[in-house]
Amino acid sequence: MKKQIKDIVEYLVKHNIKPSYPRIKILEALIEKDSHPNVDEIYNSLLKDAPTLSKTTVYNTLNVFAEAGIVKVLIIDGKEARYDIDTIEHGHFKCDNCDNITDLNISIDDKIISELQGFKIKEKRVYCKGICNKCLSI
Amino acid sequence: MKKQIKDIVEYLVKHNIKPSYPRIKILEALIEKDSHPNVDEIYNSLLKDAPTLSKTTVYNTLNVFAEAGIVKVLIIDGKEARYDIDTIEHGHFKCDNCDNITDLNISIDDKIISELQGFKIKEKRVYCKGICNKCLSI
DNA sequence: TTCTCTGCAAACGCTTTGCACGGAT
DNA sequence: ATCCGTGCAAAGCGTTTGCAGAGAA
Repeated sequence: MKKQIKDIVEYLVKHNIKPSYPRIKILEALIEKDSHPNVDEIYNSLLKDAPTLSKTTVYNTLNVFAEAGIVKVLIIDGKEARYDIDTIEHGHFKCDNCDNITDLNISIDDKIISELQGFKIKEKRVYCKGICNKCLSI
Repeated sequence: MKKQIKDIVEYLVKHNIKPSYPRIKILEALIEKDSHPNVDEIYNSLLKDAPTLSKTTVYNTLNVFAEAGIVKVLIIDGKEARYDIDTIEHGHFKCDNCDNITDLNISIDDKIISELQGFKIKEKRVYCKGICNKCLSI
């Protein structure tokens, strides 16, 4: 899933986000990891390339990305936010043991629409929790 | 949904929870409110009946209830936990404006099972966010 | 210059933990 | 006498905010 810096810059500009170095690196990190990382993982993975990077900037940047709609914030345990660059509607499975998050190809049935008549739905979320196959086989 | 104290005590005992006064009152509050209250709402609603009640006890008690499986903890925004006495699988809609949570009669399709072969599923959650009909009509 | 981004330090808010008192068994 | 529930105070932890300095336009 390696992308050219050029593409990343273009992508940011397209979404009205100024392509600063931290923003490019953070987006790059999100694209390279498909593990739905948390702030700490992103921060730590970038320290070698950007030693002066602060965690505040990671937070700020992820909030900018979320507002621009280019990342989704996953709240599963309430302990910490996880970030997903895949903004197409899908579900997640979080393993209680290894904390990994797996994508699920699932979306909420439109039958709920009938229950939510007169409501404005902005977001639909589905997730499961349990133990993943890798952890079970250990 | 008014219940006799007797029933509440019985219910607690059945789940191996000693029916202390705070526990009875907190469970009673959860049954009477169908609003999926947070800790503060529960705490404040009980202060008149239990002036010495501490928020710590509310937290402790709700954790005891959650472990016993008689309440479900809803984490939707990550800001705060909300509590649901209805432990039958169903979904939720949270209004971004009034923070009310509405029940949805929905459950995750079993087709996900095929995606999660070899996984142990402990929990399935579905929720939507947006603006509820009451807030839209104002 | 002016505006925005960065990042340190401090604040914030929800929740948990340490600990001592008191009641129940 | 022992065990457990309660509740105050303090700590914990992820996240946000205030603010000043740096950098882009």
